[in-house]
Amino acid sequence: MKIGQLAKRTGLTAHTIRYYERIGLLPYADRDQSGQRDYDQSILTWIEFLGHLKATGMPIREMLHYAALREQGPATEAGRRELLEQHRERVRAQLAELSACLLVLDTKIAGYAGTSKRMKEYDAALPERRKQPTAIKRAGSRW
Amino acid sequence: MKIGQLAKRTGLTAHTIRYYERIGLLPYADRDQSGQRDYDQSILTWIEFLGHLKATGMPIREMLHYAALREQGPATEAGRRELLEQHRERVRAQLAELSACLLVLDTKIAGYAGTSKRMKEYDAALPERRKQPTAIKRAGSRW
DNA sequence: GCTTGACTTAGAGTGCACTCGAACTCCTAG
DNA sequence: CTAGGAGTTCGAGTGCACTCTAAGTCAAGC
Repeated sequence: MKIGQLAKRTGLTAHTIRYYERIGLLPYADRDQSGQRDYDQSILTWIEFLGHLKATGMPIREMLHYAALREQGPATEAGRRELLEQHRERVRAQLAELSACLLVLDTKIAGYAGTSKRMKEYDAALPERRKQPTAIKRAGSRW
Repeated sequence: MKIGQLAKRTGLTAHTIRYYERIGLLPYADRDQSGQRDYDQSILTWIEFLGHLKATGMPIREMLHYAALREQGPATEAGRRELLEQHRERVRAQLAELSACLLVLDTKIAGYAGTSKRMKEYDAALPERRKQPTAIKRAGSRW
């Protein structure tokens, strides 16, 4: 698999894949006779896992740490487990904070419900008005 | 309340508070006779709410949008509600993704459990060894 | 009266994670 | 045989959200 193909399958750009290799997040890829990277399927699993770490807010330097342990083989398994366990705690904390913030948002939105209700009543009082008065709003949403 | 006091109470730095005012995220603060910002309690609620938006990943430019609507008074309530509703959807999506990633982490960590078990057995085979071999780990945790 | 420390401004610098540009090589299809 | 498209390297540029510096003002305590 060439880099463009891999990019398509992972959602990363070819630029990003090269960048990840450069910094050591991806192993140095085998090149074909003309020097182009040739990937096998196994890289997909690793990239997917990196995606999970990224999605949960792990900074690249910590992923590098994990990647480095991984390259050193089975002797580092305990270290890797510990790294992931620590990260898991952070993810749990994040989940808790996010849930709390979601409640705050719900409350805040409920506080605007009066406005919504008043507007609905106002709309209802007008004859034949389409719902979704929001259809036009996106244009100029950048200030 | 002076800026230093506010910084202490919000966990932001004075630098950040001035930066937020500069970009319009905080309203222009009243100054005392010597030109120093003097805040009243009400700013705390706003900063706390901004903190929730930030914690849930809202970019500053969107907070600015919300702040701008807010400054324009009650006429913008429907717009604000909608902005928050859209953001709430993103937060829900984030929560879902985070939960999924947590499962992946759990699975991965469980996969290392064998290592843990082997190490425990090894430890158990040694006479009188303290648990928590991790106590020293923090030193040098930065590579 | 002088030091200390908190404040003021404008603007420059930082760290992160990409993202892109330039100049090049190589393979394939017409 | 040549045009196009995908790849290569190296290094510079971008966007975000701060974070800090420099040079100065001001009020309180010794």
